[in-house]
Amino acid sequence: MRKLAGHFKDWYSRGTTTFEGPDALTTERYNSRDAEPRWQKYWSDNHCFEAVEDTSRPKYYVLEMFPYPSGRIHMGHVRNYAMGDVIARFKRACGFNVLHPMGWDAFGMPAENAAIERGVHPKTWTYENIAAMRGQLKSMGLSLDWSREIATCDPSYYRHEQAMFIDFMNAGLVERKVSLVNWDPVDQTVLANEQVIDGKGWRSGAIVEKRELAQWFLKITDYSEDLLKALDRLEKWPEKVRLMQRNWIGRSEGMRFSFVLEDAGGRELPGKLTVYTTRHDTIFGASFCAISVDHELSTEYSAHDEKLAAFRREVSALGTSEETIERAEKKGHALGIYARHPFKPGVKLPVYTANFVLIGYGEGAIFGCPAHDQRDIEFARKYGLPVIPVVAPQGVDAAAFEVGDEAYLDKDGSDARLINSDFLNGMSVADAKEEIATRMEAMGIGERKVNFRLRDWGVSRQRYWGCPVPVIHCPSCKIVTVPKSQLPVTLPEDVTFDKPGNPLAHHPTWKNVKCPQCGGDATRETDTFDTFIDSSWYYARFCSPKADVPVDAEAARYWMPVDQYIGGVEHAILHLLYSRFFARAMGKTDHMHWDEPFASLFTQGMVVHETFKTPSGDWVFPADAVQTDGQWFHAKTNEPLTIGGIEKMSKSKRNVVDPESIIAGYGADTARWFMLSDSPPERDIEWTEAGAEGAWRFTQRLWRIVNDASACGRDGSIAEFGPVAMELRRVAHRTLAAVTDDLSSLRFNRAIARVHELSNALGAALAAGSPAPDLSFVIREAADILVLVFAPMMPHLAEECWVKLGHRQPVVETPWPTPISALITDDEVTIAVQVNGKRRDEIKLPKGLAKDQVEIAVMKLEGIKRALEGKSVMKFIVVPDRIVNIVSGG
RNA sequence: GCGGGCGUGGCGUAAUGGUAGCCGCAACGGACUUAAAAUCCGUUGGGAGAAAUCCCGUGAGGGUUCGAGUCCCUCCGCCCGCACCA
Repeated sequence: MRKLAGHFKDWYSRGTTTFEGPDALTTERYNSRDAEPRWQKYWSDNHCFEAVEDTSRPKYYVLEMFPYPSGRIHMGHVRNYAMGDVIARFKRACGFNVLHPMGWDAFGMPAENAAIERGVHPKTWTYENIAAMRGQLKSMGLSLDWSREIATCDPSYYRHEQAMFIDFMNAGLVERKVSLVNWDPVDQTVLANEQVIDGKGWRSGAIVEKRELAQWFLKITDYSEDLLKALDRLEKWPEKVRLMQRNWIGRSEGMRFSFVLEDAGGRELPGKLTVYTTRHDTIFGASFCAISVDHELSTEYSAHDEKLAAFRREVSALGTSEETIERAEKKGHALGIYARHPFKPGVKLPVYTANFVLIGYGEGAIFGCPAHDQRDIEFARKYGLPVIPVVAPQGVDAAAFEVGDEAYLDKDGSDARLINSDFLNGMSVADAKEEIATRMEAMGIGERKVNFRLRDWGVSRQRYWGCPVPVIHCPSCKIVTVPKSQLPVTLPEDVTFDKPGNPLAHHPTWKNVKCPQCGGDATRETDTFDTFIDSSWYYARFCSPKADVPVDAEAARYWMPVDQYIGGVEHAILHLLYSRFFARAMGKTDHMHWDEPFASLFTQGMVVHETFKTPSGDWVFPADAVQTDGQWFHAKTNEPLTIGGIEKMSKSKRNVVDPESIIAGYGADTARWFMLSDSPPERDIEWTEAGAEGAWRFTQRLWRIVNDASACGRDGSIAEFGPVAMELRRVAHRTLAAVTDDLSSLRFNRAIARVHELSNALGAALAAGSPAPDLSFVIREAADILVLVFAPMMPHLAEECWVKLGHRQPVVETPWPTPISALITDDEVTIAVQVNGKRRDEIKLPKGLAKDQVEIAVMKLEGIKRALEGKSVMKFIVVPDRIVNIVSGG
């Protein structure tokens, strides 16, 4: 029987045994439980990682996305922080003045959920979690500057957020407007999208309603163009993230224009219907108009149309999530009014309220051209509306061209031409757009308009555990900001969660205040900020975490921008976009002058794990899964288990592995090593017990190799190295060069493969026994290199090894070595020789040999002669020092 | 639905458009041991062959190229984001 987690107890009981071989060479096992706390204390006592501004040295700011204090760290954190730590330690060794801070994204809903479910105060819950997680992170041996630790729920942090919000208000970056929220009518509370499940509130089960609420917005759309354009400059960001942000901002060039409306009898109605489109070229294919259920016309008509009102209720029960809205079947309800086609006299388009038209985009109204839009055609087929193709590939017969259930979308650069479109016939899409725009502008019914998909950032949350909005509502003075001298507006602590809704809204002494302007009775704003605000500037606060302004200018000038930012792809859009905006807003209000906070971004993959299920479908913790004869069983109930998919570690699927027990058992170095090995960092990594054990065995192997090497002499007077010694030297220096390169480009998995290679070469040299003085010297040199190159990944083991090798300074104070260039270059290269693209032989040649010389040598090869037998050489391709390809025929 | 990504041996993976499979895991064989563990050495994509060697092979199909895992198109599968989760 093999038990998954927990069996490292075995090794620990073995951990103190010594090996007493006949040759009296005794090596104690490396004991991480002893070494790791010891070195952590050393680093801490000597303030090794506390950053101090020093303009005489180049700085390097490495930051991992700070964690939400959920209570325990998970493997995703281990992976994230291990990566950041490798970079921090590597850059440090390379001579940079490194800033590597840590903090807590400490406001948010889970704290309130804990309060509701278990009666713990959110503050107590949060700070206890922080304490627990701080301890766990410290046990990882991260080179963090803990003296700069911040928590966003601390008034010393959020007071600056409040001050900046007031400055943003004064700078015109804040707006108060009405927007839609998910309302739970039973719990009397606003729900997050994730709390709406199948249109129902997660706790109450009540049908969710959409409700209009006055909310605070930050005007991120003021920067739409700039946020888009500046993406081009972010060359060290992954292209996919830049693309996602581009699409999110969604700049489009189109037209806004108005239809004249008429009733069923053909009588013109007052008011016009304004739509936005990017496909004005398809106007002759229009067969209906559709407006959002939240459009003012929908509201107006539903007053005396009960069916329409019912339809709107149905749609609003879907909630506010764009995903659910767009996934829903396309449905609509005819208003009974019509839009007059601007170019087709007498043609009228029925106006529908439709569930797929979004109020937040464009005008909340569209014209539908089913032939060339997938959503429109689904709608048209459902309601029997005409489908008129108006764009077709060039040369296609207009009369015969038909569109089925799939819209015809002309691709960029296609040669599509307009058909069935009167004066547009024969034009390209671009020309047709131009023509329509010109005509509509001349007719005075519309204008060209650049539109963005990006919406303003709604920052109001009707919740307790967040930063209070520093505003007071006064019946006479209206909205008054809290004077800066009275900041911070702190959260009251005497709150309970037994009543539905926001505790701030029914806290009389906190809520009721005097107006700072007129002194009359007034009330505090009871909304708190979106926690994305907290995380939109924490990177800047780390520069001067104790300053009495949000950001100390001098410190920011030195440390900003973040040179390397690391976190999950799930933040590719919102957090990163909000941070980019916030930096600009802070620039406008003179708090910081650095528009792009993250010079280089790396998005790491998730940690995934096998899942286990019982016959009744319950998820089982991997720790409870036991394998006997290839079949898995539950350790306690003995039920047979089936292996589910390999999925992101999550509590609900119970496929979590607790880092604390892994670190306690195998040690932090092993956990770090495994998280960095095998998978490339941007890809998902699967946690496997076998892999962790492999990593653990490798730490022991390194320890053994270093111990054996430390017994070798280090005679510095070697005049000449023999071939065996030279070969090991080459391997060592090549490894050093390769690891330097791999770490610089964050390819940790490759660096680890190279460390394995060097340890294999060293192991082989040591296994041969009694090395001659030249080899002995090289073994010591190679061992030093080995330790220094794995040090960023396994810092505790490295320190321990370094002492063993007789060094007096710790690794942490030892500079990164430089490879000897003569040892990493070769004067001979092995070249593959292909015939018609297939490898037939290979040849060793001096580097840089001329093409005709290569040809002569290659034609003598047996394999080539054989392959070319009876054939003529048509072409001879030589890629210098890489490959030869002979094209033959006949 | 829209947007983005990924897909290579039994498994995790490596490979500036240039010898597909470095390195690791697992498995198997061997050494050491009374034995086991640990450790060390070796083998390991599929097929044919005594061997030399040959054929096939990077999710499927097509294309560009002297040459494609890599670039382009279509399809399939899986994953991430979608504005109040963080």
